[in-house]
Amino acid sequence: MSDELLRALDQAGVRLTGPRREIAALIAKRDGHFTAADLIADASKRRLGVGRATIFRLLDLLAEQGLVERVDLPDGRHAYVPCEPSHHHHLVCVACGAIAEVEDCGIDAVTAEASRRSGFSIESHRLELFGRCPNCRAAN
Amino acid sequence: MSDELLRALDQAGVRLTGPRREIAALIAKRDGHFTAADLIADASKRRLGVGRATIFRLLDLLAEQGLVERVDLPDGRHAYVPCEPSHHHHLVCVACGAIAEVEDCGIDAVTAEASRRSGFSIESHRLELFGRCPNCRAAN
DNA sequence: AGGGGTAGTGATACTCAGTCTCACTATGTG
DNA sequence: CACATAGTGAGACTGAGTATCACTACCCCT
Repeated sequence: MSDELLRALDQAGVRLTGPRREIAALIAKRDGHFTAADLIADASKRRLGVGRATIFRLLDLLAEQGLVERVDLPDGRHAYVPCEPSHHHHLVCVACGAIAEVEDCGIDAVTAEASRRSGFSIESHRLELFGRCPNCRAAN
Repeated sequence: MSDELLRALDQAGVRLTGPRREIAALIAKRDGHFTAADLIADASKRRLGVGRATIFRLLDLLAEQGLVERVDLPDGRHAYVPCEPSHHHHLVCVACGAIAEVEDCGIDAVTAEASRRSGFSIESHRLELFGRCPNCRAAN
């Protein structure tokens, strides 16, 4: 639901404007990942008078709050996924675009090992997993 | 050395042209990651008459051969790193841009665990680690 | 409840990475 | 050494994202 996004925005101390409510509703209505272009298309299809810039601005804002995360698809395109604001990683279905979140599954051990071998101190990481969701596996 | 890149290109059955030799030399001369824009700037600085398109084409080609890999920096920019054509991951120094490669360090266990929890079948993954290299740690 | 400072907005122009096209060139095979 | 064809440079094009700026509407304060 978009209520959740709106509540979080309110919490963040920004204004709850009309355009933001509309875009939040569009995001809530999608499941799986979407691109900025998808939202722009949605908005123009429904004749909401919402500008491109506003959509990018809201995505930035949501990303800052951790409510949405940028994901780089295997083909290099950028997409966004709505998500919980805790640290986690995403599983992306390459067939239908569905998203699952996974909490830590032992990645810390991996970073520790990499750090030990290389001498780097590791500050952050990015892990994205691509595969097929249960539905698409069954469908195939 | 650029010889290595050229040899690999030869192996791949493509022509060893003048522009390719020049771009390979530019890549070899850099250490750490670089962007397409960096190479384009290098090329134009030296007045090599090498077109933008040719640089992108060679990068694609090298990426196909696994001699270079696309990395997404934390700020969302795309960069390339020269590397061995085996599966591995990159450590990127956020201070100086140095790159280290790490072979499998237990990531398979992580993907297996994620797969078990989510029901996804996992086909590929992308792991990038960001931190500080030993030199930059010492320098700070 | 209503006024006003200011965050937010839409239009539009712009930038920048990357792609496409096409006439031309140079590679390396036979 | 000729020639088929892979490769090339120039430049037009695309599409994502950013910058600017005058205008709007949110919501805080009283």
